[in-house]
Amino acid sequence: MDIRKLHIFQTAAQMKSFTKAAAALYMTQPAVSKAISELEREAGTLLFERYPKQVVLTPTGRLLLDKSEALLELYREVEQDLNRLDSQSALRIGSCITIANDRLPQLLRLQKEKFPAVRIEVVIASAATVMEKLNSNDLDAAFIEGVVSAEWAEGIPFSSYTIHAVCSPSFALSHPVSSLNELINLPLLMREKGSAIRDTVDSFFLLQGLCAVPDWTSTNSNALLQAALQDFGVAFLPVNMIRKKVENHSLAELHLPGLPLVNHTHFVFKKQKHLNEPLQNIVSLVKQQR
Amino acid sequence: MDIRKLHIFQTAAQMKSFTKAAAALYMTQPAVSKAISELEREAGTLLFERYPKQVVLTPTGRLLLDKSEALLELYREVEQDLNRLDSQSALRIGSCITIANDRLPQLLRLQKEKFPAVRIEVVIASAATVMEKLNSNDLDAAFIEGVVSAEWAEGIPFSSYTIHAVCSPSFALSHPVSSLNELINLPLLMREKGSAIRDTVDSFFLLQGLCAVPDWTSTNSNALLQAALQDFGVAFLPVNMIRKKVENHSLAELHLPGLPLVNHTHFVFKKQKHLNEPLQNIVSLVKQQR
DNA sequence: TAAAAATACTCCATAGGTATTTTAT
DNA sequence: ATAAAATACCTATGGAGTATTTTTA
Repeated sequence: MDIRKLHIFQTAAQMKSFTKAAAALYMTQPAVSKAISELEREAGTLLFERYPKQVVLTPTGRLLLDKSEALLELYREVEQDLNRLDSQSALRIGSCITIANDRLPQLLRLQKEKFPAVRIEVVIASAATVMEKLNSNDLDAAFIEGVVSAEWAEGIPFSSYTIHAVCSPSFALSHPVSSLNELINLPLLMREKGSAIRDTVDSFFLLQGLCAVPDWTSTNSNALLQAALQDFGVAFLPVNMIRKKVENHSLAELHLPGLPLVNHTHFVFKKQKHLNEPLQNIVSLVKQQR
Repeated sequence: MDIRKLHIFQTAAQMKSFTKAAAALYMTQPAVSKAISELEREAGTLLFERYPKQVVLTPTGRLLLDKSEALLELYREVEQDLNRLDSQSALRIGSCITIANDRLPQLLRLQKEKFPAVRIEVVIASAATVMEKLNSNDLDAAFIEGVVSAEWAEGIPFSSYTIHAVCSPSFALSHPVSSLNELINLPLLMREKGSAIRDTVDSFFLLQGLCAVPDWTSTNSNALLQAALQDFGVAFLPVNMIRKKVENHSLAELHLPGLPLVNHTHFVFKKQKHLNEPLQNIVSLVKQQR
């Protein structure tokens, strides 16, 4: 049994004639005869009764026709879909929190305009988690901040953002600093180890032979912002979180040599990952928006 | 695209390896590779990403897998059914009213015991209608009373029943008859022309050079029975309708030479009709019950 | 006798095999 | 260096064609 034979069978049933079915299928009558008799051999019973002017389904044939209808319908549907698969597929995109709060929504909106049928599942998590999921093929691609170190990964530079040392104006007045040595001894409000911002800050201090020991550690940047506003110390935060507050003087920025720091974000996927049309579009969006 | 390729594709997706899929399908790795790459050519896009230790579905591949699942499921179901079709098929059996009221229910009960899964659709109608539906293949077989004259039909003798001339006892008293000549001048209650009973009665009279002109004509024998009970005349009715009433003297039977008449019933189907197992069983039931 | 289906045969496409090469870690 | 997929090439099954025979009303 195969789809081909069922299709011939269905046509013959509709036409009530092997000869007419053959014509409808652009094939010859013997080919139809053979296909049907092979089906009958498989079924172990007659499917058509042969009369001189027409063939008529047996009860068994009627049943098989009934069962075949849905199958052939579904088959045609899948066959139709086959050359439109790309534009219907779903993408699974990862993102670190910073980018998800910043550039991601706008970029995905543009993507959705071009591929409205392509569902996009977004997983927002730490860079480490996202990279893990990327490696285990649970994600197709991801937006990551910091360096792309994994050798199996390929990164396309996306955006950059600066990391600023900020505190409340009153804290700045009471704790004036003119060097990194002084800064490092203030109470510091920092992201957790392993986060992109923390790694950047840590390696910056390390280059100066210094080691920062934070008073506060948080996986949530906004919590650090609130702590800074309440005079708890100096926080290292991305520019988009603090720009307005610095402008209206509700936060003070510490200007020291080497500050602010710069972090780069990347669009990352596995090396030799196949980029289908929708994924390629994200790549080009990344390139033109960086 | 065909079922075979989709099945190979599905297996490869499950195994995450062409080599393992080949083993599972008892074929070689190159054959799997070829089937997949042919699908990819048809789809116009990559379905798997090839890594040294495994293959992983692309977004498009995931979509195709999703769409294939239902199709393959249905296919396997139909394939399973293929060699059990006979015992699941439905029979369409016709019957004239007389047999439907008499022997049919018991016979079909026996049939249902042997083939519980074979649905039986029964069409009860006049002999002429039933024969028409048989000829146009709207019925598989039928129970018919009277002679099977159509040359395209094959009849297996089933039962016989007698046709009796009956009237109410009071009518019998007031209209004594001793010959067919006298009978034919009484008010007669008869089935419509074309019905088996009417044909039998008519040809019986014709053989005697007589022609019956009924007062009442009905397609429903029971109506004739009621009329007879109400003194309207002499009805010609099948034995099973009148036996008890004759025994308890609520009806009187007219005993004249040649009466009662005999009608034969047949199980009829088109010549060279294919008899599948369930139909054959009905044939044997008919033969052993006649 | 005429129609439609079945049969006999021939040819070619392709599914699947073996042997080997390529690829990516 | 290794394991897996891709490629090259060969074989054989079977699907479809042409020509012909059989069947049944």
